[in-house]
Amino acid sequence: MRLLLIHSDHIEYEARKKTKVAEEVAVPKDALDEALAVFCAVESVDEENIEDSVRQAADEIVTTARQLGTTNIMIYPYAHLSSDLSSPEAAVSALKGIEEALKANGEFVVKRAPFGWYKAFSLTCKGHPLSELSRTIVPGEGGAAAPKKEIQHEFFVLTPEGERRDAAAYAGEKTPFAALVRKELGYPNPDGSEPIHVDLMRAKELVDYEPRADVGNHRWMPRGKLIRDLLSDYVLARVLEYGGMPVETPVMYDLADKAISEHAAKFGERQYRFKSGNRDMMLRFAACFGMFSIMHDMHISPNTLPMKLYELSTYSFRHEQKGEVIGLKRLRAFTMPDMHTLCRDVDGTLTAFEEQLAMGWKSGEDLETPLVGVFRCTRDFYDQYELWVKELVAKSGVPMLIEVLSDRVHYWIAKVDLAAIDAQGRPIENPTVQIDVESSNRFDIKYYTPEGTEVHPPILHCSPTGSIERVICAMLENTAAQEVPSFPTWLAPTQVRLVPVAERHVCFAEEISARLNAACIRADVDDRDESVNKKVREAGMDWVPYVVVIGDQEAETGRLTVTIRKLSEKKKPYKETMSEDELIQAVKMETAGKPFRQLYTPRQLSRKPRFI
RNA sequence: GCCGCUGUGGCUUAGCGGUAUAGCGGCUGAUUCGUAAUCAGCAGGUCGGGGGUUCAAGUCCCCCCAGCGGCUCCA
Repeated sequence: MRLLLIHSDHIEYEARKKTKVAEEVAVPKDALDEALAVFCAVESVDEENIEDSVRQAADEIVTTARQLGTTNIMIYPYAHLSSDLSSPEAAVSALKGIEEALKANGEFVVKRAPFGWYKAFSLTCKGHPLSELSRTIVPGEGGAAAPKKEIQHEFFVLTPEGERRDAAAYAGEKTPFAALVRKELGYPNPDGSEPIHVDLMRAKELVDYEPRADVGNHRWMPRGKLIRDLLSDYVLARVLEYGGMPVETPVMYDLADKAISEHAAKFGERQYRFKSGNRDMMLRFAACFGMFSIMHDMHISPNTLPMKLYELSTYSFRHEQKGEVIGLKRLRAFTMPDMHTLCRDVDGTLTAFEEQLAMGWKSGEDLETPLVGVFRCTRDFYDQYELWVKELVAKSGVPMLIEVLSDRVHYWIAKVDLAAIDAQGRPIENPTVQIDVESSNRFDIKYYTPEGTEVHPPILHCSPTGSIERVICAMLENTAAQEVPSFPTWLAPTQVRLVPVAERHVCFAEEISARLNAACIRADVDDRDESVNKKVREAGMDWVPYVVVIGDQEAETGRLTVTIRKLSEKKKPYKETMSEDELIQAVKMETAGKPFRQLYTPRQLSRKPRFI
């Protein structure tokens, strides 16, 4: 919305002729002295949230009027302030909204010139410094948010044994769960230091900030890209085992689509917006839209339910406030594994919820990022399904924080969030499962019962691991607690580093690395003209899980002395002598059942460029 | 977005009114080495960007950008 505010001695208008969009009920002629004239153009962007634009505009006008010490306000529709106007209906509703809001305030005399007429007007401007002001208003930005419905939150803890405990009783403990409870209950976190992963993500040549992009859009270097891809492979494997069907959908959507704009506006989250030609577009904040659109267009038989669609949402875009964006924890562009399950009925939904929560817990184990959980639902849901919730906690085998909301505010009626805890005791929310009771209606996703009744069933949203970036964040944060930090071997960018003692050993080392590579192990050779000491040191700094020095001894006997990082202590490397086959077996055992990809960096370290 | 702190070669950093310090890294040469830094030489900086104060500005002031902490927020 565009506003032009003019402090005038006198303003008067007279409606002369109707346009096609003229307001019928109107005051055809009027005038006001000592008035603030408010010329106003309602824009297409205002239609996303008319109420908010009206609120902001009214606030702005009240502030200005008070500053000027005037109590007379004339609202005057003036389309020429913008080249991107809203629909006439929206404009009239906004103008009336502003008029009512100002009248409701009680301190002003408010008049409004009619919309959609050719009008003659005359205006004098006082000409002092504040007498001419212009304002641009965008819904959802600036000012205090419109008052939300008062929601009561009740927190308590359920134990696997089914006991209900006071949440505050857990807050004092030194466990990861206690950290989650403190955060949810709003306790302050005294440790305000920089998260360790921010340094590590760059120092280990994984990810970096990209100053040429927007805030929170990162660049990935080969080692980080490899870890990302392996984690993506991991989620895909779990989803396929579970019966999910991978799809891929667009990253941008047209806001003129009612379902899209409703969904987007309802959650009021900051979005990336842009124009494509004359279409207002948004970047997706998850893969929901694309999959819902597929479901909408499908012929759905209840016999094929539950139906699970999966997409690795590369990327999901959320225009988070700048001050909230940090490292790998909170981004504006991130990669979210996103599965949607179209269920048949409530029973099917609850069953699938359990299965998917189990996937979330399992990912915590598989990825070595210990998780803690909070289950959230509405009061209605809890009253009806209390036994099921207790069973869910029992199956999880750990105490869970329960949050009961007095009313439904989002599209979900129940959800579970699993979180890792960072080195400062702050939760990193990751896997999630949610029961969505709105989207099948909004996107008209339906099936027919044998009796011919139309059913808009519940849809589960599930991210089995949470965002890939946050998984890496959690792993890096975990290393703070490790005496000898490392990645799980299946994710290590280099799994075996061969360190030739002298140049004459390089060839032998390369033969070994070739055989290891052929056995699907990421092995590289430090063929640089450096001392053994230095090469071993740098292998350590690269967190390489298996380091093998190759010299005359090895060439003669074929036996390898392997330094195993996992079994080493600080300044006390653990070494074991083994054959090449035994080394292969050791790595294979450790990485069994996990995805594999070849090295993303040159096998010869002398050929590897430095990124940082 | 708000409040606060920070911003010096690729990295880590010294300097805090008189046109810039070192180490690592890079390059070149020597060295061919047995489990966490071999030695020497060389190159590399519009001190985050813009404006201002001053004879003189990484150094003081203002604006902007970015990073971090806190707040707010987080489908």
